[in-house]
Amino acid sequence: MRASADLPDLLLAWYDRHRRRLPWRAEPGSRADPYHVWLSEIMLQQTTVATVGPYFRRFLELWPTVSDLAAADLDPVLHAWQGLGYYARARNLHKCAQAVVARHGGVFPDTEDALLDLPGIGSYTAAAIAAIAFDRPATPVDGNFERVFARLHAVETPLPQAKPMLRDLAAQATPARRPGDYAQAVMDLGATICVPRSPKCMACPWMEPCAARRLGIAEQLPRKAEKAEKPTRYGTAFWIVAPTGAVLLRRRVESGLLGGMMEIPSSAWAGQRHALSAVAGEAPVPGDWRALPGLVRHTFTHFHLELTVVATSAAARPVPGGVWAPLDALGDYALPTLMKKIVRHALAQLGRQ
DNA sequence: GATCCGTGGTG
DNA sequence: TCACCAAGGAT
Repeated sequence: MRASADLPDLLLAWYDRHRRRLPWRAEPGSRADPYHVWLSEIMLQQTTVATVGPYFRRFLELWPTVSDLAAADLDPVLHAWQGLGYYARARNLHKCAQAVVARHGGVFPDTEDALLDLPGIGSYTAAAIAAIAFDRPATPVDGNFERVFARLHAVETPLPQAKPMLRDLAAQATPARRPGDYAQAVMDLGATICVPRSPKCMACPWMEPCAARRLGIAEQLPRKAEKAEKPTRYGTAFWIVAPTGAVLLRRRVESGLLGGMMEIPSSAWAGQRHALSAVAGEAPVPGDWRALPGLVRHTFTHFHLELTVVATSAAARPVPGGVWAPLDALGDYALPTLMKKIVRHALAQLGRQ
């Protein structure tokens, strides 16, 4: 009979041979910098390793320590975060750095409870930092953990209902020895072997004890509750260019979608299309609008968006809440991907005329 | 608990 | 093409 105590050892032996080298990961035997661990964990929330790499390195260049980050203005932080998405993470990152300096003298706390009190750090991230940076026996249950343990124990209850059960199963399995390596090992396993589609069971160190593998249902787990269909919203973006070659931008409100980021002004995003004549009044300046051919499409977490772009020229007079940005300096502004798509579309359509 | 919050890769 | 997915948190 195989005792459950064998599970961590099997996995750690595999990890010692297959561990991935990642920019934020310490060399075997040495402990990672808590600042690096925290920064990477925030960036990795719902974001792939490949995407995070360049951002992580850039942030360390700009702000080598948590104190440097705390002393920075929010604007450059949002600018460096542009394209990563979930922009509340960047605002909380900045707040958290300031809290670490103010409350903890610039040194990250080493317990889950203290970490959990910091902005942007939830149950997963608190456990991940405690385990990886401080080698505490914490269990950071992310999507990898849920998938691996749903299969290991053949849990057929769909997510998110199964979350508490999976959390318990994972917590019970966490070893006292090398808990940090163990946590990273489960994540590596989920990222490279126990993947969502076509899991590579023949290469898995947990193939023998895996119940789903035995039952032949590994690929079907974890089951998930059906998601609501995404609605489509429609709007009109206003491309306003001054004779100086400057474009009118606006800063979005702090909270909510793309909070705090810059935008190309647009009408409200409504559930149905509206004619230009119906939305022209929502433009920040009056204009002799020209509709550009084509559409800009973008999909957010919970809705699709289709924007028409209309263009006009206008004198570069001050506009309440507006910023005139030189076309050749748009890179200096924190523009989320949707806004970059609008810029690209407008320049392409106007350039061909 | 349900909803909101981005983006790029993938099969 | 498009639904799914990725080291989740805040409200």
